[in-house]
Amino acid sequence: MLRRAALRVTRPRVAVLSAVHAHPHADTDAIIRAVRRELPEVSHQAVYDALRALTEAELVRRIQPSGSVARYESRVRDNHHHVVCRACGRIADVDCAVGEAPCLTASDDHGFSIDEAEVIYWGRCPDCSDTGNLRPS
Amino acid sequence: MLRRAALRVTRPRVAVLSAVHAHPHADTDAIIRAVRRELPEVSHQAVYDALRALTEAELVRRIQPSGSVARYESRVRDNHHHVVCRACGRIADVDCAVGEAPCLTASDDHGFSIDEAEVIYWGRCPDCSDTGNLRPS
DNA sequence: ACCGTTTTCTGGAATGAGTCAAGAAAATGG
DNA sequence: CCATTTTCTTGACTCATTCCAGAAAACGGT
Repeated sequence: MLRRAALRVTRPRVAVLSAVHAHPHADTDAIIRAVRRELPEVSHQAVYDALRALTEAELVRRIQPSGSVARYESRVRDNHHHVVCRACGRIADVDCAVGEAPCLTASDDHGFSIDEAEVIYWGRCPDCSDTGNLRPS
Repeated sequence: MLRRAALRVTRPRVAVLSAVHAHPHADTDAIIRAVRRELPEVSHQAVYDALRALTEAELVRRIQPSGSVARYESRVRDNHHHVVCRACGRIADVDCAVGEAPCLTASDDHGFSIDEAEVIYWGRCPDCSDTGNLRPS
């Protein structure tokens, strides 16, 4: 994967890439901890650098719902969206509702050339609905 | 407005509310500077507190595109979305493309009870398209 | 208008995700 | 295996936002 993206293959990058595959929607700190289970000596900077390189190469996708730190996932180039729980922050994937790349149509684009439409659905996850957990809001 | 929302009416809150009305999509720092033009002595904490109170009362709306600090706007409860320029960060409003509250339908909601669909269109604004400005990405 | 209660504001310190920078280490191409 | 280029380590640093304690201001009732 890395080679195909013209990225040098290093231990930290391999470990970061598989950590993202293993833990979808994990934040940077969780990824650092996961990576260190295999490579105890990696610096946090190496992980930040790897995540940036992988994101720019579009091998991983970075998402950051309001009020959250950056999170990463391996599903990429497939135009999917996310549901986020207002109470516990849990994130789940949602396939685009209307087909191919439909949301890419704004009513008035103000002259912008748009290349992506990102959708975040906000609500409560089943657990927080059931338990009446109201935290954050 | 404040009274109708059951909020105490204080000078800082009034100033913050009108600053948000005067400068749509301004970040907290810009709001602090705008407020201090009228009330030079307000603490930044007062502005943060006011913005939170106003956001919770739904008198202003907080938005935070990935990689940006928090921004505030006064258009509220009208289900509109945003276009963000990848190069310069400029933000413009976009009315919802499909009518009433249509985007509120996810293909599979994973049992979440969804109350809002937030859409961010990413692209380049007219200026950055013309000048070839490629910064950030 | 005044008082007591409650909320908000001031001032300053603290937190924490993320970035910067310099030199050491590792990866690639020949 | 060597030279070149990129990446990693270490540690300092930035900056938005939050926390805290005491002072000040707003509201409800008399």
